[in-house]
Amino acid sequence: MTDASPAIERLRKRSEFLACAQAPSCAKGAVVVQARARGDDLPLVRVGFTATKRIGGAVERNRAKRRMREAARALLPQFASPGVDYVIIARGGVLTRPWARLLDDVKSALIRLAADRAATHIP
RNA sequence: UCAGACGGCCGGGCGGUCGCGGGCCUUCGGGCUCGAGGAAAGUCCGGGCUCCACGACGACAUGGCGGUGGGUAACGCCCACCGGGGGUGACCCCAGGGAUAGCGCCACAGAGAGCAGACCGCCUUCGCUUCGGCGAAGGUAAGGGUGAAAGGGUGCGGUAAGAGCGCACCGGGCGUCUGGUGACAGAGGCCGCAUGGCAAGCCCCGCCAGGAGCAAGACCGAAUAGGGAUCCCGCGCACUCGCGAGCCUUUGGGCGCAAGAGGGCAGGGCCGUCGCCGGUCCAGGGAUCCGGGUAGGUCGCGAGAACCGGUCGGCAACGAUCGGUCCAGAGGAAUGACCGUCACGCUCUCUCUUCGCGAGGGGAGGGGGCGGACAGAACCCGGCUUACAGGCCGUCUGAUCUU
Repeated sequence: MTDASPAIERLRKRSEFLACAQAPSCAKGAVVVQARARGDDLPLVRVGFTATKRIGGAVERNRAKRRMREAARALLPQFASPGVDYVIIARGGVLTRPWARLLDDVKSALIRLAADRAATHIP
């Protein structure tokens, strides 16, 4: 979007996903978002997606990940914090939720997580 | 035209706008190119490949398979044929080896269920009789009844009544001949026929299987901790313990190098800005190299039992041969969304036309709305099984109509 927006990479390793599983999370609508401050100095934003077998077969899971990827592509440059790893997890309604509502879910979860992180840092 | 049998195929097309994964190029802006299925699925069989084990052999156990002949790398798959069963038919179905190697089982009913058996009956003789029959002895297995199954079936003869008791046909058993590679089939002969079913209960026979799996396996290999080798620096003092090469000896014992342990002093490192001083750590410190190996990375990883077309052989499965094509490969895992249009299905509505007295039905055209399944490669092939909106093609069968 702008020059200031951080570079975005994908999470690929199981260990990185497990590390994020311990981090603070926020459930909104059809998704759960986990955010973990890596603690290094890189301004990088990384993101991973999880759709378990509860969502459905391979076709449904791929579709769920596609929708979440597209949402991340649209929202992360604006709402993600540098130096943080995100994992977005699909919940039940992710396939049927209207696109605008799904965007809303992810956006409000990102904002909420950033606010919480700022609150714990200040004191 | 209707009903049905079998086989094969498609799984929306085109254009545009945003996107996704691999490869190549790049002036780092981007560009070019390729990118899921018939089942990619279930992971049920068979292989390739890899490692482990191993005498390359045999036996046993366990598991699987089971008509015959072919096909194949192989199969539990496929093709053709045989036998049995079903259907008017096209066709469909069958774990379809062995029951005189042995063991076991055959419930209920029934008189009797594996060895034969006599309930109701039938017949003869004798006795009794109220002349309806009853009882006893014997002969029968035709009829009734039970059952999934009653130890050949039907008919004629025969008989007191019956019975393969006799005969004919059918069925069965045992040789013979003929046809076939074979499973089997056919012909004719002999035997009156004596001894059923379940092997999907155990079992016997024949055949096939060493085990694990791409998280196989091969290579590279950080940080940290730890192992080994070499070199350099340091390894000082006294005490105590300790061990005992050795020495002394009056044989009781005594002295005790070096290695080791303990704390102390000295020493060194670090911290408090240097020193003094204090704290803390160390008995070693440093350098180089080697090996194992974790995270991670690379390979394995796609030109093959490949696909398309032709010719030849074969009833076929399939094989041989010629020509052409290159066709996903990554990991937390890529193909989608939207718009337009065309084709398709359902539905609503309008117009025209046709059949009908009518309700309504058929056909053509215009407009609107809705819909498009099952499902996503994860080392790769050959099968099987299961799921699937809608649609297409071919061959054949049985009805019916027309000529």
